Amino acid sequence: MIEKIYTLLYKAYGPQGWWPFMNHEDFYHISDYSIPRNKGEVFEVCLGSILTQNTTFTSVVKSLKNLDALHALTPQGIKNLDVETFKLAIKPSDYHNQKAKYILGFIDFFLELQGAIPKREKLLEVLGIGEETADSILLYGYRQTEFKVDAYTKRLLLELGLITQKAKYKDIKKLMQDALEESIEDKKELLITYQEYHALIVQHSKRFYSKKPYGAGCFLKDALPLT
DNA sequence: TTCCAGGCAATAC
DNA sequence: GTATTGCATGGA
Repeated sequence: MIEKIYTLLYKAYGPQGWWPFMNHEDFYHISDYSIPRNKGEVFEVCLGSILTQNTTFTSVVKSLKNLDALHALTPQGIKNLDVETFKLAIKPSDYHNQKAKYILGFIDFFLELQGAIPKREKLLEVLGIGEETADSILLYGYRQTEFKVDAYTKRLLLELGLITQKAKYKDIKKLMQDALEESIEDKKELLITYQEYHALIVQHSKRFYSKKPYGAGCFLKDALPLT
């Protein structure tokens, strides 16, 4: 069933090429799964993952462009900014006081890594990094096979009858990973599928699972035998 | 006007 | 462990 949903979404929307970088025209890698290409892109994924918490990505792009204009799209660049200037730059992404604190704390963690891949449990110790943000950073920033679950994922699976309202983050993540791991043996293909799957869910859900009643017009409901 | 945004942490039971 | 609330604001 999980595979079937993926096939249908991919057929409908095509490859998404996530992560969506700030400047899509220059950096958006449709069908190019070599991202991130450098430390700058890794950091941009981390930054975006925190900024997008409970916010639309278009507002995140505004914040990233503000930072870029301040030559502050790097850890040190942000640290060098006046804190109020930094808050103002990320204001379009909302919760700017909280997120400024989160990002400054994350930067210290990021610098200590010295390029190493962070452990998930260590990421979760950073203030402001919860399960979804950790998986977002690992999946898109460090190419680790960690499925990213979000509100859309739960909404969609709930509507399709594959989970109950009680399902927690780790339950949903396990459901997705178990199904995909079983059907996809190639490690790289599995990673790409995780990256594409989440992106496709977002693409689909922005249309059919943003407004109530959730799922109205969703073609997956007709294509799949409801359990 | 109301509802919602690709969550997380703190607090209260 | 689960439920609730504050964080902030623009856009549909």
